[in-house]
Amino acid sequence: MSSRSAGRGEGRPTLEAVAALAGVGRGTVSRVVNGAVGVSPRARTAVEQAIAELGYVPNRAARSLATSRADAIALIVPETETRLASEPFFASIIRGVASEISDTELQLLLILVSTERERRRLAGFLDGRRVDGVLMVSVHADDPVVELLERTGLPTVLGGRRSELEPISYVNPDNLGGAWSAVRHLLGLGRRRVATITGPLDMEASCVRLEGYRRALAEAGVPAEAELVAHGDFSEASGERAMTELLEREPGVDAVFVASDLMAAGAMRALRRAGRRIPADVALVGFDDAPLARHTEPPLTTVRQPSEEMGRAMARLLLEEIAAPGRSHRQVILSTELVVRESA
Amino acid sequence: MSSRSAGRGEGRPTLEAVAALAGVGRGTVSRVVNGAVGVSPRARTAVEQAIAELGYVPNRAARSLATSRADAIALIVPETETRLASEPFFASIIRGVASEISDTELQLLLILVSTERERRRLAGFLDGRRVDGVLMVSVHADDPVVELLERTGLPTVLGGRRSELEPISYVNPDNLGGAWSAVRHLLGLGRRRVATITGPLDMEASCVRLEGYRRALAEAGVPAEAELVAHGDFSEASGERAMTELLEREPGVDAVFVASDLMAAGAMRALRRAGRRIPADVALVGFDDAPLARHTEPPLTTVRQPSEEMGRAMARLLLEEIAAPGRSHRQVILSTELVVRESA
DNA sequence: CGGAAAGTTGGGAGCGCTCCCACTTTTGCG
DNA sequence: CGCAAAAGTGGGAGCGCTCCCAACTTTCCG
Repeated sequence: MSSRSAGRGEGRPTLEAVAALAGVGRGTVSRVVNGAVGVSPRARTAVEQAIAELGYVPNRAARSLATSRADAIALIVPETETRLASEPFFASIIRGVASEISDTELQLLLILVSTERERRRLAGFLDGRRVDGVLMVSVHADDPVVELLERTGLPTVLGGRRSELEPISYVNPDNLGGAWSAVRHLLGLGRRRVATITGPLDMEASCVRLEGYRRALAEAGVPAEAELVAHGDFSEASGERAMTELLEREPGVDAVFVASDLMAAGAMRALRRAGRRIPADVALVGFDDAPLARHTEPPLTTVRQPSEEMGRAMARLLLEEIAAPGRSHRQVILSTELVVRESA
Repeated sequence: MSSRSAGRGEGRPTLEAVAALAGVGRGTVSRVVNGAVGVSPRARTAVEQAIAELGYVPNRAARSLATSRADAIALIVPETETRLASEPFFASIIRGVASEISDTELQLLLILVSTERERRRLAGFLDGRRVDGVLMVSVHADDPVVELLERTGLPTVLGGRRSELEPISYVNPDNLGGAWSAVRHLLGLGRRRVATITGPLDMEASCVRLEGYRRALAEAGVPAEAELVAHGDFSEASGERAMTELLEREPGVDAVFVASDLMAAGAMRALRRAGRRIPADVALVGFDDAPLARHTEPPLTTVRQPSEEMGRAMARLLLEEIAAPGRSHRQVILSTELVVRESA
């Protein structure tokens, strides 16, 4: 490619080489490179020139070794690529995180883990302190990756806690309130056979949304029936499946609170196939306010959770934790909001 | 969290500590850790015990510095999170790459770059040799990131070349043949007003698909008309826009070759809005064979490109390049195949 | 039974950088 | 003009690991 200086790693100029060329000491070059004060203009110029001439770029591994900082953070998503791509929630999180760290020197590394092998490799990576901190979303209750994180002692922030007494810092949407207001809305519409499609129950968010559903029902004096609860895994296909099941078990259902928009889209498909009109026959409320909620037919009434803001908050917490390690963990709860469109 | 040995980086046990505890030399410990041969069972046991007792984990930065290997590769996607999530092509690539490197020690790092800031940060990251090689997809003609890659001299493989005389190793689908067969199919159906919606023209794939369209037309003796060509950017919205435009300019259009399935989905929406039946009034062929092609109404006839296999091939080339650096660049062309469903 | 070959082992010499201290030069002020 | 303080500078001492060689054991074979 360009000049000989580029090619193999061996040939790359070092700090020392720059120092020699500029006729100064290593310390001075280091100071210039790191923008430290206390360097005479003359020396600075000489060094800058030498750097330019040699095409010098600091070796991060060496810097890492010396400073024990990695200048990178990882966003771990324990899901398959397919889920990453199909779930808009992740995109928003990434966007939030990226925007929050944009004025730091931290490189964001996205890491997908779904197999045992990948988990082991990740362990080596984290143990080797290749990042300064870790963000993790889509946390399942007994995810071994979290244990891994606890063991490494790396600053960590979860997007979605595992339980109410989560010992790690986390950012959570107000799942309970969100679900509760969704179901109240359905009840307010006069619906009485209100079903729900939950997410995977090994995630706290799913359980809490279910709990919100139950409380709203209880408050309204409507008895909760087991037949009205179906389970999905947040995927569109699972929503379709769950809705079909619900329709079979309880043909009289007139409203459904679905724990995610993607599943709601699936549910819509099932309803349409069964010839039910939305919302005339069955009213539907989703959760997330994903972009697709606007484009369903009819547009989906849903609980807005501020995903991008979640990402931002996660990054903020992590930065604080990296800056002041050892401080006790913290949590942030972000409020949710019902967005009424046409499906309910 | 666990024992005191975990907490802050400072306290982590080193090779030397293990050696001391095991009563052997540093070299022996290193050999055990790296699974080298030539260690007596006795020493090996002692070392393993010491490692377990201390909870020793090698520091990667130090290893990196000593070996000048990073044990990681980056997959760079110069797009926004939104595009990453909405374009299923990326998910397949990731899956392919992940599966191909699954039995290596390499950690896959996903890096999104869309702003100038992020580009600068990436430069520092790559220059610092934090990865052993780079894969990049969605390459636009004049993308500054590619120049960056060339400058760093890091082993690199592109998913999609920039032009026919691409000096970097790459994996490409047979865009020309794919587009050509799609349009031939349309022509074979007796359609004569065949339009096309292209991708962004700063990508080689878009240009070549357009070229394939033109050739098929030319071979059939059908004159190419500028009015029949509209441009998109591979997004669904752009497909919808382009189709609307096409319909205005050329109401008599009876077939469209769309350069991506996502755009085709958008085009379908525009057609439906305009009251055209698919394929009766307008036949449609997409490109990619993304999962969504199966679920459109009607299911989309499309050109299948083996995205996952592309990811795999990219990883394979990169591994070779890392193993034998300096070898001249190589390329792989994967064939495409027309999948006939109901839209054409 | 001796010596060469094979099997093990310890540890020095870096890898390229930052940190920090001691030293030199410059500056400021009485 | 002299001296103390401030500013600027060089380079040693690591950071934790791998590489490699010299040295020591053990084994093998004539």
